[in-house]
Amino acid sequence: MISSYENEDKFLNAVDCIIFGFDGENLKILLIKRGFEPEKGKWSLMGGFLRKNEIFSEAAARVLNKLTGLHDVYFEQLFAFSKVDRDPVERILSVAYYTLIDINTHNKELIQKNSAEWFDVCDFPELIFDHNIMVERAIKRLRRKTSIEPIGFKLLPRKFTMLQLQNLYQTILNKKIDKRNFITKINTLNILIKLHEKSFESSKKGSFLYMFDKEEYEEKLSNGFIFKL
Amino acid sequence: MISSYENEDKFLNAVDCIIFGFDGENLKILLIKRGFEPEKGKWSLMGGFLRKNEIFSEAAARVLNKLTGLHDVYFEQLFAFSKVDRDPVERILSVAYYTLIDINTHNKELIQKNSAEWFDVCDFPELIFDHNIMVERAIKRLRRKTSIEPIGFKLLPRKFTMLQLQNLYQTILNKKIDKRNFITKINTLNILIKLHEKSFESSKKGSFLYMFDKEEYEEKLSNGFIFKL
DNA sequence: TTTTTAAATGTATTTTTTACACATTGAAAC
DNA sequence: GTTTCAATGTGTAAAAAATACATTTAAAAA
Repeated sequence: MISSYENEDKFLNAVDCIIFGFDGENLKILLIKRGFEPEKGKWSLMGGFLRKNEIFSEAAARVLNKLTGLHDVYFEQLFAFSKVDRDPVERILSVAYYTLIDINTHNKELIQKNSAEWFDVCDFPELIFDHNIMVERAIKRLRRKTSIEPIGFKLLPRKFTMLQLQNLYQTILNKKIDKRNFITKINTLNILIKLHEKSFESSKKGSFLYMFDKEEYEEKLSNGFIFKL
Repeated sequence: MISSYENEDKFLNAVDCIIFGFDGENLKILLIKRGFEPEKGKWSLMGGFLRKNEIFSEAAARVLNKLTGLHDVYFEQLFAFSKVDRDPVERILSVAYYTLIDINTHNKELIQKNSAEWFDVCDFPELIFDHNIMVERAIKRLRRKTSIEPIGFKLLPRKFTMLQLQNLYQTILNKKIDKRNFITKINTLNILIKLHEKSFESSKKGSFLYMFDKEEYEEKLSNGFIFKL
């Protein structure tokens, strides 16, 4: 079959990943030191070209896996960036994805091999191209999204304390939250399982561990439940 | 300068537009009957290929202008669609945009020339490719967006009645709203100008006309105001 | 002048959000 | 073994927001 589109322009297409992590205190992003031209040696997001038989989300997953070794990670399409001269060498259209990972589970050797490092979202270096804009946009989106969907848990270990959860929300939403009100609110949602286990990492007394109850959440969802934090 | 990217695949890139309008009763989308292969004669979204020196939003604006004659219309990027076989002829990556227009202001001749028609979002024909998915996604996004940003006004004439505004929100959010509560809520936001003019289109008594106070809204915004409806 | 039709208006109740402080636990220091 | 310390865990009252609900008003038509 002969294409009816043969006179149209074709473009390079790429994906870039904003990889979020949480160290218990601050929200972090994973950046790489570029090992190739252009802009070799500068900091950038992890990215890669779209391949012939791949959709954008697959490319993003591949790129993320290459850097962290992780599979089945939460990610969401952020925006398609298309400024004509965003890459100085040649025009590249880039679809940005942001992903949330448990900062403790990634493959540290791979990260080193890719000369990647975690940076605080409040204090990270100048990035190449339009990557700073991508990060800003991702932070805004994450902020909105975490308050209407329980995706924050993706940034925590499977078992976490209330304080960790509260710190996470405080960090992402960038505001102080009262401890008692936070716990009350979370408990009315009824989407956590309180374990009979304690974490003694931060106190002698120990604090109870919780898990996100995914099944219960999905059950509620299908009954019209609306997550709101 | 020699490109460092010469071994990478290149792709056709397009934009597709979900064009929303409001006829006072129902939310509408503008669809075209395709005049060319593939899928000639079937209904589809208005779209077009991305050109060499154009960014996606410019392509979307161009495409929209071609169909409606309108300039400076509100639109927002929705999602980049990339399924490998979404177009049966050749692979095309498509960035969908949704746009909000005042249904009364577009150029009706152009629309006819493009064999386009308005359809109710609750009852429109099967579309080509993945366009149905695009429309669904656009409706969801519009629903969320209208409740956190005052973009609904883009669908109304410059001067409108409270009832029109209420109908609009009822339609988009797909729920009944109590008239008194709605008015109270809107008035506490303080972003409307009540005119000394009445519309007599729907009653003998006439109902006051209002305008969206864009400057006031932006002033409020910069002071931390959060629109919420 | 009476009728008709849609517009305009306020209050009480419930729900949600916010503000706020002290007793408990268990290890470590004395 | 008594005291000290640092973090956990817990409840209530006030304020704000959301909801439910019915009558009067204006103007044209009969």
